Amino acid sequence: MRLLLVEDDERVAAALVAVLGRHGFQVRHARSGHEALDALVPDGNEPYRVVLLDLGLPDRDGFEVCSRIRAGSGVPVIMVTARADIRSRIHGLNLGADDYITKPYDMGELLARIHAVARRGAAPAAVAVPAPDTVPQQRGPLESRGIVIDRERRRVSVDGRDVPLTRKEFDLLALLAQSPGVVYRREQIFSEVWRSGWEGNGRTLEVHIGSLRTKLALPGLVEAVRGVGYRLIPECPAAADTPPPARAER
Amino acid sequence: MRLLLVEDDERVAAALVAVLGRHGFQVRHARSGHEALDALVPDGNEPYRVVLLDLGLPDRDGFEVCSRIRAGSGVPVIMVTARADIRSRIHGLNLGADDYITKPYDMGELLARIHAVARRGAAPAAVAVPAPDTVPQQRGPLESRGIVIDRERRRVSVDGRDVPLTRKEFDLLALLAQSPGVVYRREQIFSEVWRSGWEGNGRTLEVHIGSLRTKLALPGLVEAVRGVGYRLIPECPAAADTPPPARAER
DNA sequence: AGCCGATCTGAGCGGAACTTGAGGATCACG
DNA sequence: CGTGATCCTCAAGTTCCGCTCAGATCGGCT
Repeated sequence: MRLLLVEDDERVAAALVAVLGRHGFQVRHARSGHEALDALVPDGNEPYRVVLLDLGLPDRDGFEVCSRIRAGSGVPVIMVTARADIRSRIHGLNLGADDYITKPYDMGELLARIHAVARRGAAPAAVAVPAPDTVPQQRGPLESRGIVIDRERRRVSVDGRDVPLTRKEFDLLALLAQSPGVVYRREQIFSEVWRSGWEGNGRTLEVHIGSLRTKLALPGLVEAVRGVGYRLIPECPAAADTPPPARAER
Repeated sequence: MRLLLVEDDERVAAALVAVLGRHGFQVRHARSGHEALDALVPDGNEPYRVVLLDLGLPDRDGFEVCSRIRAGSGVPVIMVTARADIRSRIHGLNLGADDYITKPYDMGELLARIHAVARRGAAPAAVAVPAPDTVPQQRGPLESRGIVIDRERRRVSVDGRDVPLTRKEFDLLALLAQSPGVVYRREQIFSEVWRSGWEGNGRTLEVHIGSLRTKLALPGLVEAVRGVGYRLIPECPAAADTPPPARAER
């Protein structure tokens, strides 16, 4: 059974490869998110049954790697990370990860969880992963049609014009901008932007969405999806075809 | 989405039912392992998408309940328990559980994990089949004869042409497209697309089917099965028997 | 403490989505 | 070929949901 291990720490990786190898896994070790996405491009070899993804990657955000994997493939993903906070857990799982384990973990449990997701993940390998370069954008600062979102500085600019946002407004925008076009359900938004398990009683979400729209001065950027949630309109509103997942060819 | 909650503590169960209900789940509460196994016998109703299994049951060992469930069904199981020791975790996962969460847990994380295993879960029609490796629900966009259904983006395109759908229309199409060729009974459609058991009084379903056909501009794609329900015509209209997924029983 | 911005709540409005009902078309079956 | 049941379409209601505004509450800062 082939595994893809995404981990930048050589020592940790070597230990894992050894243990997993003894348990009958054939492990490919990727040292960066870029390498991982490369490795997932179908190449005629046996596809990976599970991806072990460390969040503390050097070149790009581990969450981003996860959502990119998800954009093009149904391969099961287990996040293995030192980040134990609830926010990160929920975020990772909502991004499409199948499991989330925090370091330090028990090796036996990791093995059991790998087997658990592998059982489920007999996913047909018909879905192709887009070449990593075909989906540009979204590196350090998120950028989409003139809007630049700097997560570290928590600043947003539209066409070079700086737009001051409050905390909630920024978190909201950053969440939606993570995957433009994807519809985020209300409950999901609440669990990621607000403290988890909290359900908005009143018109809280609408108000923040409203002020976000006003400040950005881009009506139509944030679109409401009735009865479900909200989403960001991606690059071209009209010809929004053939976006992320490359058409699967047999 | 129907859940089966197996929990003997009434207070805990009541709280969970309330919260899960507010998040759009239809929860059946079983107070014992025996009751849980009874509830899982296929009865023509919509099958359970996920089972939340407490290990601290009175009548029999929770582990045994889990393996019995596994023996007869591929329904995803999440163990929710106070037993945090490694031994139990590994045992539970190896018995076929899809996830294992220890009390006290964060409600947001529980919800995220429920969604995670439900995403992965077997197609509803396949639940009655004893085979452990049931057909997994397809992950990426569903595609069938030029129709692409992107569940994440809630968008549908026909031959590249984007078709805006309302909530009910989209849910309806997504349900039928889950297993092209399989006939979905009216009651089943109602319980899946409309929350809670509610029988459509008027011509509600027909109207939505109608507008769906109109918008897709593909008459004949959605076929009415007199006295039963509706289905999607699979790839080749001729050999409409033995489609890819599991066969509907009865 | 007092100020000020950020966040939350409630009411009202408008429009989209949903439901209902009636009449016509179609199908299964005798 | 007739008949009843079922399904489809059209055109109303009716409900639901998101938007906005205004006021209340919270929380950080001086």
